[in-house]
Amino acid sequence: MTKIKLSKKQESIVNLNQGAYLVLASAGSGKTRVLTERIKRLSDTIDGRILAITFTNKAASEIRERLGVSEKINKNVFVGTFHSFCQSILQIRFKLLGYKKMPHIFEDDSDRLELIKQAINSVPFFKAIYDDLEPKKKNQYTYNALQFISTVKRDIISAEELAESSENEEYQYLFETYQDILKSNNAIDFDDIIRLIYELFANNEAVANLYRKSYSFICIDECQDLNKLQYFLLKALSGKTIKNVMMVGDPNQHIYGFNGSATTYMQEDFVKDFQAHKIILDENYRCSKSVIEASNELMNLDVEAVNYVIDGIFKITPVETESKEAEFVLNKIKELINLKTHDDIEGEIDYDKISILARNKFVFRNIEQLLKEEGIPYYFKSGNVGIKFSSTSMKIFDLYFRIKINPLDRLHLNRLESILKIKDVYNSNELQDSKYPISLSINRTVNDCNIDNLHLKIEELKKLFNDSIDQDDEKKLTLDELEEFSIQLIQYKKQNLRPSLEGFKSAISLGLTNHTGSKEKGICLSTVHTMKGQESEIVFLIGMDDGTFPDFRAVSKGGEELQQEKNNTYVAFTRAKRFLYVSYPKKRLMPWGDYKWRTISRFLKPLMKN
DNA sequence: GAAGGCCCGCTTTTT
DNA sequence: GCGGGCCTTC
Repeated sequence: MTKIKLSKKQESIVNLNQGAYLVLASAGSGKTRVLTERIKRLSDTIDGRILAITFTNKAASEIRERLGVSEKINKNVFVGTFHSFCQSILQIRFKLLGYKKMPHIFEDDSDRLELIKQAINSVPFFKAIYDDLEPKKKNQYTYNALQFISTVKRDIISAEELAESSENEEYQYLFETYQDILKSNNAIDFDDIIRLIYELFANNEAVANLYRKSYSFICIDECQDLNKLQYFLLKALSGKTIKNVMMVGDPNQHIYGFNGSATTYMQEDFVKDFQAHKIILDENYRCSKSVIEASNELMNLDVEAVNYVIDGIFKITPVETESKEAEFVLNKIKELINLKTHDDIEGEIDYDKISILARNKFVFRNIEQLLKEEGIPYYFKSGNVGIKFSSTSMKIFDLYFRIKINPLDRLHLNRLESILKIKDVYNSNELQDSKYPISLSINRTVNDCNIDNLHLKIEELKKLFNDSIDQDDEKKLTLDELEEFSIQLIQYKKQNLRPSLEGFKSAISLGLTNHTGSKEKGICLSTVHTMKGQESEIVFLIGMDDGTFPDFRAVSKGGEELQQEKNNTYVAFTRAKRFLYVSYPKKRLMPWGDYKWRTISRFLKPLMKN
C-alpha cells in the first residue's frame, strides 16, 4: 500500500508529547494511522512504556502489524483490548484477588445462562419466584437477570442499589449466588476480567503504583465506546501519576451502547478529570466523493474530501426478495471482477477488495449460499470469541479439556455427564458402554496431554476420528473443527514465550488466537460492528430494510438506541473507500416462516432521490 | 431410562 | 421452517 504523507494536522498530533488529549476524529480521518505513528515515535524517543487499548482484537492486531516488529516495540508497547490487558495482569495477580488458582473464563452465553438457572434452583426462594412465572416470561426473567449482573459490573453500581430500580428486587441476591457459583467453579465471566483489575488498582495502592510506573503513556482508540467500568479502570490505573493519556474517537460512531458505553466518558469525564485538550481531526482521506456526500447527508455533517477527489459510486438498489438481493450482489461482483481495473480503484479489482456488510449475521444466509455454489472465495470476519464446536466428538473433547485444566469446573463436568449420560466421566467401563464409546479414547488422550505434546495428541485424535467415525459429514465436520483447534494452538504458541494449557484456553476464550493479521483472502462478510475501524475499497451494504437495519427492537425503543442504529449506518457507509452499493429486499422471509413486506430503512429514505 | 414425536417459540450488536 | 425442550410411550 502506498502511504500518503501525513497532513499538517495529523503530523501535529503525532508530535504531541506530554499531556492529555482528546482527538475528535471523524471517519476516514486516518486516526488509527495517527495513533500508530505517534506510538512509533514515542517508543523511539521516550524511556517508559506505552499502553495502547483498542476495542477489538482485530484492531489490536492491525496496529501491531503497522507498528512492525522491533525489539523496542516489543519491549515498550502493549497493544490489546481492555480484556486482554486485564487478563495479562490477572494471570500474575489472581492471588491478590482471592483466587487460589488462575480463574477460568466462562465466556459463553449459554454457560452464563446455565449458571443463572443453577443459582435459581439452588435457593428455594428464587425457585418459588421462578416457578410461579408464566412459561412465556421465564426466558425474559433469566435474560433480565444476566442483564442485571452485567449492569452491576459495567456500571460499577452495587447490586443493592440497582435492585431498587429493578422490578425484581431478588436479583440483588441472585447476583450474589451467581458470583458464588462462579467462584466455586474457579471461574469468572467477561465483565469480571475488567472489574477485578479495576478493584485491584482501586484498592491496592502498591500494585497500582507498579503499573503506574511502568506505563508513561496511554492511548485509547475508539473511545466513544468506553463504558463506565473501562473508564474507571483507566482512572484507577492512572491515579495521580499517569497524565499522558490520548483518547481518539468519534461520537458519531458510538455503536456499543448495549455494552454500557456512552460518549460522556470521553467528552465530559475525561476532559474534566484529565484536563484534556480537545483536538479536531475532520478531514476525510478515505472515502470517495460519492461516499462522503452520502454520509454527510445521512448524518447531517459537513465533512470535506481533502487530499484528492475520486468520484466513486454510491447507489441504493431495491430488489424483490432476499434471494434476488443475493443475486444482485453476486452479479455486481462478477461484473466488477471482470472489469479488472477502474480509474477510481488502485490496482486490480480482486475479491480481497470487496466486503459485504449487514446489521446482523443472519442477513448473509442467501449470499453465502451463492458464493459457496460459485466457488468464490469468502470469509466471515468472526467476532466470535472462543471456539464453539458443533460436532459431538469435539464437544466431548472440549469438555474433557476444560475439566482437565480446571478441575473445579462443575458446570462443564455436568454438561459432559449429560451428553455422555453417565455418572462418572472417568470410568472406562461406563465410557465403553456409553452412547459415545469414542469418549474413552478422547478422555485418555486429553488426560495425557500437556502444552508440549498437545500437537501430537491432536494428530492422534485426527487418526482416531478418521478411523472411527462412520458418518461422512460428521467426520468431515469433526476433522475440520479439530484442524481449527490445531491452527489456534500454533497461533498461540507463536504469540507466547511461556505457553501453558491454561493460557491457551484463556487465549481462545478472549479470541486472541483468531486474529492473526490480514491473512484472510477473498470477499469479507462482516457485521458492521465487527468491521469497526476497518475499510474496504468496495462495500455492499445489504438488508437495509426498516426493521432489519435499524433493528426492530431499536425501532420500538427509539431514542438513543435508534440513534445508535443510525450511527451504525454511518459506520457502515464510511467503511467504503470507493464504491458503496446499498440494497434491501421488498419482501423478507421471517423466522417463523412467512413473508413480510418491507420498506426501505428510515435512514435511507432521504437519500433515495438518485 | 431412553428414544421418538410434537409443539412452541423464535432474529442484535462484542469482549 | 427449524431446532430445542418437554412430554409421552415403551
